[in-house]
This record gives sequence, C-alpha cells and structure tokens, in this order.
Amino acid sequence: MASERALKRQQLKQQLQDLIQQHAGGRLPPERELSERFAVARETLRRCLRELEEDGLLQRRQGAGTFVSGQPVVKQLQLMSFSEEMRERGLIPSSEVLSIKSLGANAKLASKLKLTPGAPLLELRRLRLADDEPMALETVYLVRDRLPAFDPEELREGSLYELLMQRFGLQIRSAQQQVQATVLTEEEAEALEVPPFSPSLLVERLVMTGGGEIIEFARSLYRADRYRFEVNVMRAPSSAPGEA
Amino acid sequence: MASERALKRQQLKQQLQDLIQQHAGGRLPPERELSERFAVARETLRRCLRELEEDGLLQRRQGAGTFVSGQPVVKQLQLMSFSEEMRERGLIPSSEVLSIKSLGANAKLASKLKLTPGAPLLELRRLRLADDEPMALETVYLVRDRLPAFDPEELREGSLYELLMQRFGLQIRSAQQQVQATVLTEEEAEALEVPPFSPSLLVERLVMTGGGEIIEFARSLYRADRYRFEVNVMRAPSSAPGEA
DNA sequence: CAGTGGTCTAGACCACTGG
DNA sequence: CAGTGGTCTAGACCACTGG
Repeated sequence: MASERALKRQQLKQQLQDLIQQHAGGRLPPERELSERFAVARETLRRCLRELEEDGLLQRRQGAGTFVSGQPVVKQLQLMSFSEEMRERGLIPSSEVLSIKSLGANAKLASKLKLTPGAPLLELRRLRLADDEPMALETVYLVRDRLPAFDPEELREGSLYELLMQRFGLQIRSAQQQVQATVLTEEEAEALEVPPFSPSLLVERLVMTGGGEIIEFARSLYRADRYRFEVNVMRAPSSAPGEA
Repeated sequence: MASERALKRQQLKQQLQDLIQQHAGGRLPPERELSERFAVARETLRRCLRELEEDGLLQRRQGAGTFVSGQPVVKQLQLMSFSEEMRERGLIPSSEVLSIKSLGANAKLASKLKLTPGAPLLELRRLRLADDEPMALETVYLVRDRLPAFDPEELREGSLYELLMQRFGLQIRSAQQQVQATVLTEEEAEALEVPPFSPSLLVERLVMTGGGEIIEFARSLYRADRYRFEVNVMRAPSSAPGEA
C-alpha cells in the first residue's frame, strides 16, 4: 500500500471531493461528462464514485443521477484513530489538549482495564475537531505500567497512536467498543458548542495490543448532529456447521 | 418487480464459491485462466474476486496469487433479528403491533431504498419488549414490489424475518446499520415508558437479500438505559507507514 | 526473468428514470 | 423518447513476487 506511485484514482478522488463541495445537496454532472472533463475512462471514474458512495458522500440512482448526500457517514470497519477516521471522511482533524494528569484507577476503571484499584494511570482529555469545528470530547486513560516511561507532556504534541506505535513500537491490534446514547451536561455541551442537554453518542473503547494486553480505555462524547456510527453486518450462512 | 435478470456476476460468484471449496487452504488458478474458463472478461471476474475478498473468503497478493482464506478471519457481527438478539442476551422477547399501513415512499425513503418516489411500501410499527419491559420502538418499511403479495395482517403474528425467509423463501443476507444518538419525543417516551426527552439510540437498518436487492428499511429507537451497541474492531494488518 | 495481481482504457449494450 | 447509471468486454500496460 505504501507506494509513491500516483494512482489516477487518488488524484481523481480529490477532485471529486472538491466537486462534491460545490454541488452540496444537489446532483453531480453525468458520468460521461465527468470522465471527459477529468480525462479518465468512465470505468475509472466509476470506481472513484463507488468508493465515495461507500464512504456515504454520494448516492447514485440508476437512470436518475448521482447525488450529494446530505450527511456523510463514517465507515467503522477498522480500528482507526480519530485523525485517520476524519481524514477518510475528507475532513481535517485537529485537537486541543484540555488536561493531562496522573491518577490512580478507581474501581470502575480498574475493572475495565483489568488492573488493581489504585494502579497508576495517565488521564488525557482532548477536544477533537474536524474542519475546526468541535466533533468530540475525549478522555483517554493510559495504563502506565504497561507502557514505557515517558514524559506526559509529550502527549501535547502529535498523535497518541503514533507515539504508542512508532516511538514505543507497540502493536495496537484490536478494540472493544460500546456505543450508547446519552445527554450532554452543560459543561460538555459548552465545550462542544451545542445547546445544553443535547443528545450525544457515547463511545467507550478498550484498546488491546497484539499480546491481548489492555493499554488504553477511552471515553468519547460525539456530537449527535455531526457523527453517526456505521456497522455493516452479514447474516450467518444457514449452511454453516454449528448453527442453532 | 422482482428483477429476474441474471447478472453474470451472481452466477460467477457461485461458481467461484464452489472452486474455493475445492481449493480449501490453497491457491486459486490465475485470473486470466479463470476468466477464460468461465468465459467472462477479466474485469468481471475481478469484481467477483474483490467481493469474495471483502467477505473474507479470499486473500489476494499482487505478484503472488489469490489464496483461499484459512477461515473467514474477522467473523463479522451477525445480522440478527430483535428476537434472536434478545434471546442471545438471555431476555425473553415479545412484540406489540402498533399499526400496519400502506403508503407511498417519500423522497427520503425512496432514496434509501433505491426506489422511485411514490413506490408502494408497507409500514409496520411495533413496540419491542424484553422480559415484558419496553426496549425499542421500531418502524419497518417493506418494499412491496420486491416481495410476494401477502395480506398485511399476517404481520400481526409471528416474526417478520420468519415470514420473509421461511414463507417467502427470501434470503436475507446483509444489512447496513447506522447508529445515532437522539432525544425521544413525548409520544415516543411514553410508549417506551421513560421520562420525556430521554436520550435514545437510533438505529437505522437497510436490509438486503443475497441478490443485493434492498427489501426493508427499519428505524428503531432503543432505550438508552437498556441498550448499548457493541462493536469489536481490528487494526488493519499493516498500516501504511506514512499514515499519521 | 516469467508470472501474478492492479490499473486503466474505449467502447458496447442494458435497465431504469422522468433531473 | 433522450438521458442516466449499471454491466461487461478485450486489450494494454504497470507493480510486485519468487508459487
């Protein structure tokens, strides 16, 4: 995947994203016209359109046209950092560190992280923005004893996952996520710049390394008006053995 | 009407599944050979292979070949009916039919269901209970033209999925689900027996048959105090190095 | 190097919509 | 009906692997 070769598709996809911005809420020009305008074969164009449709940016209807979606949705098939997820969606991610502090695990956190109560944790609170507008309020708890020693202030700069993976060589492997609906407190609503008591999608994430060791618990409050969670599921094949 | 047109892809995919059985654990013949054997263009074959790869049945490596996966690795979450899901949680499911009516698709529904506005739909509203306590308020839209004719009153009794699958022989295959946070109206809250303006998890589900035909759109409001959504995700095998 | 999958093309025809 | 997206083709060339 890490090739420097400029696929036509990548450049084309960018051009189409711009076009989508311009045609917000409306219809895109026909495929034959677009393929001519961007000097690519129609099939090449169509691959990009399909990808953008899968990302939720477009809707296509045979015989009718290609329409810009009102609300883009997030694909949640892979464990992605906030930054990766927003970029995938064509938004520019940024962060504002609200606080960094050391504390001992309380009963609830200890149970989630499979630790002894009182075990040392690092708490990182951040406001996560997309295109400079608040998207989520995130609190991350890192298990100090399962990480190399480092200066907490390093968390102010750059990506947390980058720090964990590239600097510490940790293999982030999987996460268990739970999604709930909740209502924001006045303070939370103020930080997210929405009216008090607005609804919010609460995502709790337990992050594990390749060895199955839990290193992080994160609790994120997403703005309900800007974020949805997408899950695609399959029916169990009825021919499969062991089916009830 | 139900599309009788046999896409080459559908037949081809079936043939490939058989081939995969035979080559269990091994490598598939090269694409150029397969496209000749099945008398399709290589691009057509490649579309099928890509779909099978997305289903986890195959793994392709440029320059190396196409391999049969040991086992569908990340076993996706399974598409379950409300009843199946509640039973899995150890709760006893039940339902109360609130209304059944025929109506034409409005613009939003038509777009979701890939229909012409005004196309005939059947709307079924149900209160779903678990252990005799309200759990969700569900509205299902069925596409009449994609289903056999039947008396809507049949929906009062028994499981919807059972009706679709066992009586009509429909193969429910997959669903796209989107999860959002919202706030209940007074009426909704009353039905769910929670205080007005309580938070709620809104799950929208688009259900497809094996042929990729959309037959149902469902919108369910779950009580936030009784229901959470769980998703386990894996990190992409080898993340792109330049990725931040 | 030969062989593999990955990308892209120019064109044909089909299915569906009512822009 | 003209116009749209959907499918499929036959072929070219590229990127990568070591069957």
